[in-house]
Amino acid sequence: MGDSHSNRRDTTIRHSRERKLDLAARAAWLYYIAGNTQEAIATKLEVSRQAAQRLVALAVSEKLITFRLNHPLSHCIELAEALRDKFTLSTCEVVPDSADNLRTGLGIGAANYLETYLVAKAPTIVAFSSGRTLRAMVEQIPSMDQPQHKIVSIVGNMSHYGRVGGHEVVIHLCDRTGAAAYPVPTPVVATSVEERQLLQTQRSFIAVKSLAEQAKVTFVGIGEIGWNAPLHESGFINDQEITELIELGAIGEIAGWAYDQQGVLLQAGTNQRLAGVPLEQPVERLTIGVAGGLHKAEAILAALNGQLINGLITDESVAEAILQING
Amino acid sequence: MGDSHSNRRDTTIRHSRERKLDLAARAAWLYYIAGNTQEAIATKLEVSRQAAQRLVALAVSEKLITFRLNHPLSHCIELAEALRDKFTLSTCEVVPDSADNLRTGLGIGAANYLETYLVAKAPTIVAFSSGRTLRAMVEQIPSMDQPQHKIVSIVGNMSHYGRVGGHEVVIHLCDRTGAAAYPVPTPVVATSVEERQLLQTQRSFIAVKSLAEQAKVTFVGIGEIGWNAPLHESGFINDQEITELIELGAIGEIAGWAYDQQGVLLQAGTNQRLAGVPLEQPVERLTIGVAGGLHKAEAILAALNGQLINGLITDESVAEAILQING
DNA sequence: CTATATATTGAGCATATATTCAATATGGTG
DNA sequence: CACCATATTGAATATATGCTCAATATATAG
Repeated sequence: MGDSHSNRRDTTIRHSRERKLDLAARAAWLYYIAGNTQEAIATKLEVSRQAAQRLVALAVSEKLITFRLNHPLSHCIELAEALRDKFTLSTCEVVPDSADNLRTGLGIGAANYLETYLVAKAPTIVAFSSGRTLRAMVEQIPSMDQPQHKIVSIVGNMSHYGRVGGHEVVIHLCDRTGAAAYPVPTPVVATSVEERQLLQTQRSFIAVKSLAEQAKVTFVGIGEIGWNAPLHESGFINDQEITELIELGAIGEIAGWAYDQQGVLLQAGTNQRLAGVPLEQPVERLTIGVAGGLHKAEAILAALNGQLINGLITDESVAEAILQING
Repeated sequence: MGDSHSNRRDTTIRHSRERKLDLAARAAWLYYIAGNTQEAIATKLEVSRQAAQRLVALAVSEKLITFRLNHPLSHCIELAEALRDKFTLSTCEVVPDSADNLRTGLGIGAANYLETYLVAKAPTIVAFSSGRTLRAMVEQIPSMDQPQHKIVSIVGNMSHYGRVGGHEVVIHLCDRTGAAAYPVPTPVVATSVEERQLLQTQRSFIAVKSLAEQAKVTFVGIGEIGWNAPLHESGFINDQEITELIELGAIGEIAGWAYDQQGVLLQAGTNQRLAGVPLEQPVERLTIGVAGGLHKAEAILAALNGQLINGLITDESVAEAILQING
């Protein structure tokens, strides 16, 4: 790169890619909207049948074409309303279960909701924790050009060893939207209380924290606590730390902050060394938990009871479980 | 019907249908959004594979699930912009060609546009002429409940013999939307100038005309004039009348009103006996022509030149043809 | 309640779509 | 320009979807 031809070459690549996406969009249009078979599309676009198939698949994976359900799934709506009432949530959405692909469905539901913020013209700050579910959500956001927004992380994205987690959310979302990224430039957990102090007085951290506090909405994942639970598995905390948290009665975590069965944030364990933006309890800003899967039901319920979140996007089975436990 | 059990039976039917649509929506969700195979859906919903297939198909045909293209088809956009500039149109949309199913693509494009009016909360009056293309558009509108709107026809819907045309638009649209229907209670063409006078002083006609004049937007089809052209084929005008129109130099018609190559409304022929709401020339209210297919290109171009329409939804090949002819 | 019309079902089969893989083309690099 | 790495192609094949039809269930009328 950097040689005298790179510009022209880049341009060619861009054009070639654009032509391809254009073709893909056309193929998808013909397939989903005009109802052609892929064979017919192949003829019209003068490509082979396989190529037509690939174009359609590309259009779907690039989200050039999207699917929208125009029908209220009565059961999901009922559950969402029941949850909204019981926990006085600002917003609640329940998506149908999908055994496998646990996160895809949730991701789409959450992405739809998130999109309403991202399409706005007015500059908007949106904050995120991290995790696989939020990552799945981001993957469902179509490409757009909205550089006026700011995407802020409320949680560090490095493990003890400086490795960046594989489920980074903020960067990917900014890729898709063209918005400005504000990751938290610290590890998730500091090695000591003192280190945390130090990290939190860094200029850059204070700037991000201040942005996060102005966020119009914050999306957080919810993790259960236990061996091989998300937080542990991704290497953000180690065996000893997870043991300590379990002994302290931790049942779930949001952005790394562990809480007990009542949803009360622990004052001990890794919570003393977490380097991210602190949570409010009870939460005042619009904070939406995105999580599903029955194994997380207890953690989600506790987060609701402890008022760590005031919005929820979850799946049918969790919604049912929570309403059953809670009467 | 009318016996003492009919209410309960109706209710049962309605519930059964709702349950079915709910299932269908769920199946479509699993299929298009969660990416399940129909086999997997069958297992989850506990129906046979074929039943799952039928549910998915039902959801598509009932428009419980819709497809949206998120990518600008550059060629279509260019054409639309060129047309908008050349004829100073308020709105112009160009949809990709689709050899067969000429009207489906157009219908979807037009329906998307129309939907933006229909989803509004504020009571809105929307006017329509008739014809197959507009009918195709209406078929693409998903069911909704928007009783605050008024749907007005600007054209009678009866042939000389009292038969109601098969491409009635207003009634079907009201079915879909729950809006109030205002059809024009006259034949398309009166048998004499005197009869037309009479019809046009009817209270009900005057009321509809007044509504049409307040419409926020009017959608009109565009017909070419000739043997077996739409107007003729549907029996609204007879062999003798079509011959006369051809001799008078008629090249196209909108809502029955014939015009010549320059787009100037004829002062003779059936135009003297048309019983519908008159057109303005040049048009002041937002009036969108919806028509495609190369055989209509000349009629569409004339309508544009004569300023009978100030919006256009057409297909790629017509757009190209018009721009070519017109320089 | 029975007869008849109508709708719904699933098996079997035809068609359409997706994947794999070896061959070939394409772009980037020294 | 020659080289390598990577992407793209189409044939073959595996899988998934859609359709037809005969059997069966369900609704309506008498």
